[in-house]
Formats: sequence, structure tokens, C-alpha cells
Amino acid sequence: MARKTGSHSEITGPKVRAAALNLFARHGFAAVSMRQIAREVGVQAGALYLYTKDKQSLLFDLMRAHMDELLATWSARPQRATPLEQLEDFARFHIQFHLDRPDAVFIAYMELRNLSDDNFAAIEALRRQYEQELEKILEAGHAAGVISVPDTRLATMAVIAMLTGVNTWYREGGRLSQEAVAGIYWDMVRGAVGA
Amino acid sequence: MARKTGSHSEITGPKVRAAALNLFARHGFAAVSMRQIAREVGVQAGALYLYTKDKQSLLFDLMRAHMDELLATWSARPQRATPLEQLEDFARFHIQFHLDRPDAVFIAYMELRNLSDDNFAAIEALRRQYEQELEKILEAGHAAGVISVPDTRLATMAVIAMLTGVNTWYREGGRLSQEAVAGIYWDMVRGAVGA
DNA sequence: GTCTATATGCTGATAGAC
DNA sequence: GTCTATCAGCATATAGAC
Repeated sequence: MARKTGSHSEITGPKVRAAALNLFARHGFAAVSMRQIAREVGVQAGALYLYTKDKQSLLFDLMRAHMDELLATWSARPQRATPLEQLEDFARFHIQFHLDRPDAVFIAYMELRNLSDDNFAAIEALRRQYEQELEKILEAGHAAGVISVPDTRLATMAVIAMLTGVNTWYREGGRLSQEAVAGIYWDMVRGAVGA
Repeated sequence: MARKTGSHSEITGPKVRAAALNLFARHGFAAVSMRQIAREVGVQAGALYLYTKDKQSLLFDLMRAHMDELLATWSARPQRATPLEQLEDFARFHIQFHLDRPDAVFIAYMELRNLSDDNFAAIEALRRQYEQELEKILEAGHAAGVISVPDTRLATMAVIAMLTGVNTWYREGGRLSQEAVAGIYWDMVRGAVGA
């Protein structure tokens, strides 16, 4: 039987992270107080410290969880055979994954400067790892002669920036579905890398 | 003769804006205190209010000045004849202008949520105006049959995101000059819009 | 034009009662 | 597990001396 009061660590913990994610995305890490988070969760400020060491850890945990999920979800996908198929999969996956998590994406990009040095290095390493998933595909495509880019590193950064940019303007219920947007962007990616 | 002490409004005002620009870019608007800005300038915190109404106005003035300069500089350039030439000019201009002002660009993208509602609307209108400069070019190219995009609005957003992304990785003194980077990105833009 | 002094309120984090 | 009470410090902004 679930208790009505008393032990709530299994439910309050996730609620704290969800509230922090939402508030950090809306107002920015530095502008959000622990009291605001507590109010959103429905507990007193002091109670938050049962679920997080401090405010910095709260931010870091959110960002690491996001990057871990990004890498794990990509790696778990079935991999198609040719570099061009893999590039298409990457483009569609990137757009869908990022549109599904606008708050986490926003935080992952905007709050890097609010991480401590150690935490920043850890997140940057994960981001690097993700970029290299795309760079590997572009290099394979280049070696196979099916794409044509003067610089795979620059092409990697250009493609990721272009795809992530969808998050800045896409709104649910607009004139285009996620799939339609992904299709159009895949066309533009293919053109950009000369495929 | 210039006075050594006393009236400094012509020099202190710009120094306040320069210090705020630098600190906001490094730490974020919400994380920077008026005392920090004052320390950087070399005055007491109270003296800042001779040069700005409040902290919000300081942020807004920086962002509006940046957007005004962006639009004015683009408009002042000699305009070439064909849509493809104009698109190349836009790509090269965008990269150069943004790489020359990393702090202002960073603030213009990251601190939108810290603007009051009215100030946000004003900055968004200027941003819209700049996007439409590119959209006009893409529409002209589409009408002339020299580019091929399924959706000019999406292509506009994709190209701008791709070009602005250079600011996230470019470092002075790296392996590529600004001109080399601009050349490579122009190739990718051309490919993305099917030119 | 710049200073000191101050108002009013919020900050992150901890201690200890229940 | 959550609460109240509290610490020590910093926030923005203003008033008034010089």
C-alpha cells in the first residue's frame, strides 16, 4: 500500500528535477532561486537539500542526464548500411530528439557557463562524443566518394548548428509536422555536404 | 584642456556599456551585479545610475545597439545584381560581422529571456527584419530559378543558424582564417539551397 | 560626477524540532 | 521526510554630502 504521507523520496526527487528543468529553461539558472524551485514542488526550501547536494549539482545532473540519454538513444538505434543512410538517420534523429526535449536542450546550450570547471569539462566531453558520431559518418561518406565537403570538421559543426536551430522557431501545431520539417532539413543537409 | 577629474560622462558612459557587455557575455546577465560592473569601470555602484536608468535598460541598450548596427551595416553595403551574388555577400557578411563581435552576439542570443516584455518585442522585431533580408534574397533566387528550396522560410532559418554557429567554435589564430571559413560555409550554403 | 550611507528584501545553505 | 528558524552576505536602487 502506498503511504499518503511520510516517505516521498521516490516521487519528490524527480519532481525537484522536473521543476528545476522547467524553471532553469524559462528564467535561467542564475535567475532561479532554490525557494522558487521549492514552491513549484510544494515543499520548503530546506527540504530540497535532501535530494541534491547543492544548486550546482542540480544543474549538472540535469545536463549530464540529457547528454547521456542523447548518446544512449542514438547508439541504441539500428544502424543502416551506407554513409548516406546513416546521415539521413542522424539528421532525422537529431531533430526529433531535440524537438521532444526543448527545455533540456535549451539548458544544455545556455547554461554551460554556469557549470564549475570540472562539471563543464565533463559535459563538453559528452558533447564532443556526440559530434564525433556525425563526423565519423561524414568521413565515411567522404572516403566512399558519396559526399563532398572541403572540411569534415566544419561540416560537422555546420550540420549540427543547422539542425539544432529548429528548436528556436518550431512550435507544436504550426503549419508543418515534425516529420515534414525533418524531411526538408534532410534535403538541405544533403545539399550542404554535396551528396 | 581636458580636465583630470570632474566631468567624465563622455568617457564613463561607454566604459559602463563596454564593461557590462563583457561581464554579461562571460557570466550571464542575471549572474552579474551592478557592483561588479562598477568595479570593472572603476567607480562606485551608485554612480552607474548616472549612465543608465537601471540594469534592465543597460541590457536592452546593448542589444538594441547591436541589432541596429547589424541592420545598418548590411544596408550600407553595395548591393550586387544577382540573387546568387547577394546570397554569397550575405553569408560572408554574416560570418564576418558576427565573428567580429562575439560578446554582443552571445548576449543577443542568450539574454532574450531576461528582457521585459516590451523590450523583448522590440528586439524580436529587429531580428525579424534581419531574417527577412535573407528571405527576400532566397525568394528572388527561387523566382529566378537559380536556387531550389522547398520552403524559403525554413531555408532562411537554417542558413542563419548554420552561419551563426561559427561563433560557437571559431577561435582567433586557429588553423583557418575568417576568409577561409567564410569560403567553406558559402559552399555549404550554396549546396543547402540547391544552387 | 562621484562618494558614502542606507533602505528593503532576497540569496544559498544549515541546525534542530517534530 | 519535512518543517521552522536562522546565519551571513549580497542584491538593486536611492538620498544627500561634497
